[in-house]
Amino acid sequence: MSSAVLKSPPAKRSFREQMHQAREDAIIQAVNRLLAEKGFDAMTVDEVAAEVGIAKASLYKHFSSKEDLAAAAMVKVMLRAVAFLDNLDTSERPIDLLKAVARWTMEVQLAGEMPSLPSENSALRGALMVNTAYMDGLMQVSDRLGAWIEAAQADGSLNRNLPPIAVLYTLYARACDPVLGFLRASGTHSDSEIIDMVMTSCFEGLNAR
Amino acid sequence: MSSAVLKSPPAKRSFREQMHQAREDAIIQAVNRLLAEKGFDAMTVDEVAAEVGIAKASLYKHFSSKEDLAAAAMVKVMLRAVAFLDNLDTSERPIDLLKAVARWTMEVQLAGEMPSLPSENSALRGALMVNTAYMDGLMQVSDRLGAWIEAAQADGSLNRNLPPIAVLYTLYARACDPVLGFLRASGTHSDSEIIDMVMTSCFEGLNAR
DNA sequence: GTCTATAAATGGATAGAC
DNA sequence: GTCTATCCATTTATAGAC
Repeated sequence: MSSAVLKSPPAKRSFREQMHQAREDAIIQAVNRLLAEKGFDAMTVDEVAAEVGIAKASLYKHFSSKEDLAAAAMVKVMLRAVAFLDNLDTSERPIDLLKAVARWTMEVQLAGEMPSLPSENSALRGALMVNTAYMDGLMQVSDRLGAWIEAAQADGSLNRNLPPIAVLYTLYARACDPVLGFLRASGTHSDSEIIDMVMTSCFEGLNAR
Repeated sequence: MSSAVLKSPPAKRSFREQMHQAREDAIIQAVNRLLAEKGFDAMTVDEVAAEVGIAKASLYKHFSSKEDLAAAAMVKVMLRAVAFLDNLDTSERPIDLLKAVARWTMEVQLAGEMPSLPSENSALRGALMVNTAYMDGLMQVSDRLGAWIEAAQADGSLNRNLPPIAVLYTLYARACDPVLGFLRASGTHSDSEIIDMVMTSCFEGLNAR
């Protein structure tokens, strides 16, 4: 059990694992796209296999169920979110950090890379709840956003009429805001204009100032 | 073809039609609830039949497909929305009318009576697009909200930094805002508090004032 | 128009050869 | 680990008796 006697793994093993990882990344990318496009219920495992270009049975060697497949995609975006937070310049004002997060969230959604969860009580919800990687990421993100929310309310830049949890959920909801899709379908604005508009309605509010 | 020669229908016929209508109302109510609870893809026709208490084949005598079933439910809520608009006191300020609509929308959702559409490109979308009752209702609602939005921007009570269409879609999005469900799941607030909070974030915005 | 029974197709998951 | 072939449950939809 002493790690001192363990040699580093031979190159061949590492290479194989890299291939394995690359394959799984390709799978997850396909899942992510389909999950964003049609949601968990409408997505079929056959579609995923077809998009990746492998047999369905091969998929099941990597992931043991459809829920597992979707959960892996959710974990991936959650890790992307954590990485995004890590790269933020925390010397900025908390309110600006929160705005950056909201904007990033919407950019990911417009890029078709934000998997959409099923409406409420689904098998996927349960799979995510017991997925430690997902829950860890979620709690990490929530903790950091929560701290910025409290700081921004303390310095007077964030609306104090809202409890922090309502602000947190409002920011999370930008990840699946249908207004982005509606506006894009209307065809009258560019993606960056769309994001600006939703940012305005989210932070300025509908009331005049 | 002259209507003058047509007698009014016998009472028996009217009674039968009433029964027929009542049955269809029960069906639609069940569809509405299931659609709100699990969405179109996860809802099965078997469930609907079971909830209504009739055989599945009987369902198909009333509605020719699952899409038809869902479309009928969507039409029903659209008509409810039109009726709600009809009963508003239009002597109130436009901004207050818009707020009343937003609040009503969220109340319906929290009551579990707001059917949730599938994410994007579904068979249901197509069925709705060619459903004249639905499209008529949608346009009627949009026209009236649009007029109030322009009036509210003109009188300076509604944010002028947003194009009317963005405001309209933002109001529509309250019908499926996941924040309501998140907050309810957190269990820390009553339904009316939840609605007040989302109203605040929607109209006041996240920025402090 | 309601029922039972069933067709027809789909989708999640696995067996077993290589 | 990848494939082909298949199992089995579910689901949409219909047939046909009453």
